[in-house]
Amino acid sequence: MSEGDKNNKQKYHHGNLQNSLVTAATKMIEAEGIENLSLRKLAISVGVSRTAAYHHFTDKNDLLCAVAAQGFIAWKAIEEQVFNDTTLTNEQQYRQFFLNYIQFAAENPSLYDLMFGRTIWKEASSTQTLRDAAYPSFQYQVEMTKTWQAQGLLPKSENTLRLAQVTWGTMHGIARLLIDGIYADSNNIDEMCECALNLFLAQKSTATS
Amino acid sequence: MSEGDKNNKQKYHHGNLQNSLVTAATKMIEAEGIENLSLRKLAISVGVSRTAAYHHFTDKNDLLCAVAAQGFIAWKAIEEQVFNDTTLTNEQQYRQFFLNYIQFAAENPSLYDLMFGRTIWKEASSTQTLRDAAYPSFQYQVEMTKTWQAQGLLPKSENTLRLAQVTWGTMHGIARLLIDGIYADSNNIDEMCECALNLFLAQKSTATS
DNA sequence: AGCTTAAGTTGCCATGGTTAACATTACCTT
DNA sequence: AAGGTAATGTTAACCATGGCAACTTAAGCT
Repeated sequence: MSEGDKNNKQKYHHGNLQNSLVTAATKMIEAEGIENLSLRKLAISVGVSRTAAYHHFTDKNDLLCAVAAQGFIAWKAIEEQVFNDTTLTNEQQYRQFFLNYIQFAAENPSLYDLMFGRTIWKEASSTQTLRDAAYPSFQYQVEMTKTWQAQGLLPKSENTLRLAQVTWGTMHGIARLLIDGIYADSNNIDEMCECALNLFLAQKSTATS
Repeated sequence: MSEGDKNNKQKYHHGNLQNSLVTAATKMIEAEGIENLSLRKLAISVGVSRTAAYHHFTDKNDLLCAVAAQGFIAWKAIEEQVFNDTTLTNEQQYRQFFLNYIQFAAENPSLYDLMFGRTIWKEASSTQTLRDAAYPSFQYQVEMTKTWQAQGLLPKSENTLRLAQVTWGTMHGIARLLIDGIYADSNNIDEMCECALNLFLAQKSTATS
């Protein structure tokens, strides 16, 4: 074969299968939903045979965990961007964080579903890699809650961990209602967030006492 | 065959397959999770052949919807029990409702997952039967929110629908975190609920102005 | 009794996850 | 450069599952 063929001809070794699979899987999941992702279709879309993926992931769950881990990394970048923005007041920062969270979920529903859904978390099926990527986010949430309490945005009287669970629960709940199309739709994201923030931030006056 | 055989011998016609399937499916789902429910295993457990179910349900989704619908009926009974209990004050009633909701989810995690998860709600895959069973609950939530606002338990200033979405979102979020085992576990249900209720009900003073 | 139809049954097919055995190539050692 | 090894891909095959078709049984009405 001629040298020029190298560009057209498929190499026997893909070269970057692992990453390609994660990327392609992310797209496919966002396009067709988690439950419609099949390793076979995925393999074909990447131009590789059915079982090639098994040389990079122990099984489907492992791949899904990798996709989710990638999602957490992306989410963390957004998170940090808000907290490094010094032009915002404390309250603006909190509001922005809340809005970003819901927006992230609304814009990447299937990815969010994967990241925070039972598919990969139930029955200890989460990978170590995933946990390493995800736990810092949880941790962050608690730390920030402590800060917000100190700033008087959230009630100081509440146990920090519980408060973090509840406030995150609210974001998570709203996100899920949106994603699952239950009882809420994306037309009202802003209003819903505003309402939730009003509930939480109204504590300010009594909390700083 | 003798008359007595009727008790031992399998009848060709099951007699009450539809209900049996829903009941068995509910149990199997609670035992092994939604994703592990297979129509074949289910059929065997009921003592019927693989495809018998198709004479009662158009497909698997249809069966799942029936199970979920049953769940909504069960939940409604609990709901009404609280609201008919006249010995409770308004606030006690609200607290009880909140606690019951989380408890229902914690005690029937898989059923809750099915009822409020994307499996049956995404892509308009919900059955009419299911919608008929479920919508009243959503409706109820809105009506009760209006009442709670009128009673001064929740801020009157907020749009009722948004408030209902947010408060339900919080319950839903907490339930999901518990069920999916993310960041929260069942040891702290009471404390989490208490924290959430404190956030919501603290509005009282400003709301009644 | 006989017809119709609901309710069950077995056979069959496609999809999809996963393992096993084989093929190819990258890469390291000598 | 030659040769060996491990990594990476490939095909074949297995098994579980959802679902359709064609056939069977029996319940129920006329």
